[in-house]
Amino acid sequence: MGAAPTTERGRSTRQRIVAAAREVVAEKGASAASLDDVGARAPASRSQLYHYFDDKNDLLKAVAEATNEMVLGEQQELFAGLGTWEGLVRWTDALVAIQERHGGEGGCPIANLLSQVGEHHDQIRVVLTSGYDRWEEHIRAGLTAMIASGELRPDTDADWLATSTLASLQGGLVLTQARRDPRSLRRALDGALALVATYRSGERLGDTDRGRPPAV
Amino acid sequence: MGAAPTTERGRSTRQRIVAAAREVVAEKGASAASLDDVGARAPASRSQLYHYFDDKNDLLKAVAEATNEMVLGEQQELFAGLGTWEGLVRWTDALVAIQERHGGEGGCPIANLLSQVGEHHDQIRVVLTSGYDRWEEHIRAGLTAMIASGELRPDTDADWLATSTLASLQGGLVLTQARRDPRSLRRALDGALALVATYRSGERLGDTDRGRPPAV
DNA sequence: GAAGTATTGGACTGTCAAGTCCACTTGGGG
DNA sequence: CCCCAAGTGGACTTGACAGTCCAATACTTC
Repeated sequence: MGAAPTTERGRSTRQRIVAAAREVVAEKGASAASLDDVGARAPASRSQLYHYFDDKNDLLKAVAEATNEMVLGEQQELFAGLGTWEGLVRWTDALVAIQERHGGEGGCPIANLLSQVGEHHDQIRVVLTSGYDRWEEHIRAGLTAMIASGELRPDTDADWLATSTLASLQGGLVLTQARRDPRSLRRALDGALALVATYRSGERLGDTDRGRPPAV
Repeated sequence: MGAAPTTERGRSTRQRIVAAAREVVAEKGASAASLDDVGARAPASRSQLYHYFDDKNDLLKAVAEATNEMVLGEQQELFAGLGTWEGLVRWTDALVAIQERHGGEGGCPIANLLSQVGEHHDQIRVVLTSGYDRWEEHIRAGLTAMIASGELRPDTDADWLATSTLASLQGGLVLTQARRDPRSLRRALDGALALVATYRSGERLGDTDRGRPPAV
């Protein structure tokens, strides 16, 4: 950890650096992102970087934290609706829509950081893991609410479904990133929805409304 | 593409280089893997590397191909059994067992390459995508066989379930890689199994044997 | 307005890795 | 035995990047 900024000005400089670093890392990958790139984009000089961060890894750790906030932040409103089936479907639609806007490029920024730096830097891995934990917890909370409201049967295992749903999402993003085709994510999330649907109260196999037919 | 080897000796040198490169890349990541590392491990000298490959990216493309073969190769026998429910369960057990052996480290080598280089090098991305396509096709073929044998209902959408299952696997690997805990993969694959199970002939919701209870 | 602290600028250095070059060896065919 | 192409060895060049250093400037506090 570099020096914590004590003034407003320092805080804003530090924040500018992290934001710039997050962008550069997202665009070029963590290894290819040079401190010169970051400094040019912030803008900030070399000594500013080393004033606020010990070294590149320290900066990447801050980037990991910022990435968590960004990814979870852009779903904040959607998370609030996860307590109903319609909200769950809306959430999946929004995730697919995001990928469609990007042409299937990019994948999940958290997963990318994990592959690029998390695997070899435990501190950063732990940060990214906490992002996944929070993500999963939002899903679990939604499912739990649906159980409480009677929308899902009482024997539903919310922990299991939450992990499984997040995994479908992440895997769908990986396939979409590889294929540049958001339909892989759509199918993956339809799978997750269909599994949750088997726990809807009053549902019977064969007449289950899975919310949508498999899109492709 | 560098020179294709014409002699037996040349072929074995080239092959040694690719194998060494695949290992080094798996251990240190694609960017951190230097040609010196690869040369030292092969062993092969600098000019041999540039004799057989145009540049580092060309070598990484060969690494991507070798990685596909390795990942799919180690599942070859298991793929053959995917035409039955028991074979499907065995396959998931084997995948979890592999992760347990590695302590949850590493994730999927194909996904790692995708994040590290595929996102910015289209040729390599296409190679990795073909790996995923083959993987998915093996699953699809197994499901199709189960439909043909009557084990799954005729209205089962094998394409959808195959994509969804591969996504659960990939996402489970991502979460396992982050958490260093193979239980995330177990849960994800149990989700995939449970979804397939809803299409087993004669099954009714509520008395469905999903093959296993959610493990954790 | 002076002293002290936080913040900033940018030149400089050492290291390391990609890619080049050329001389050398090996091995099979005439 | 000689020739020639395939294969091999490793020193060298070039460039980029992380990290250092020190002086300059902006605030803050009294």
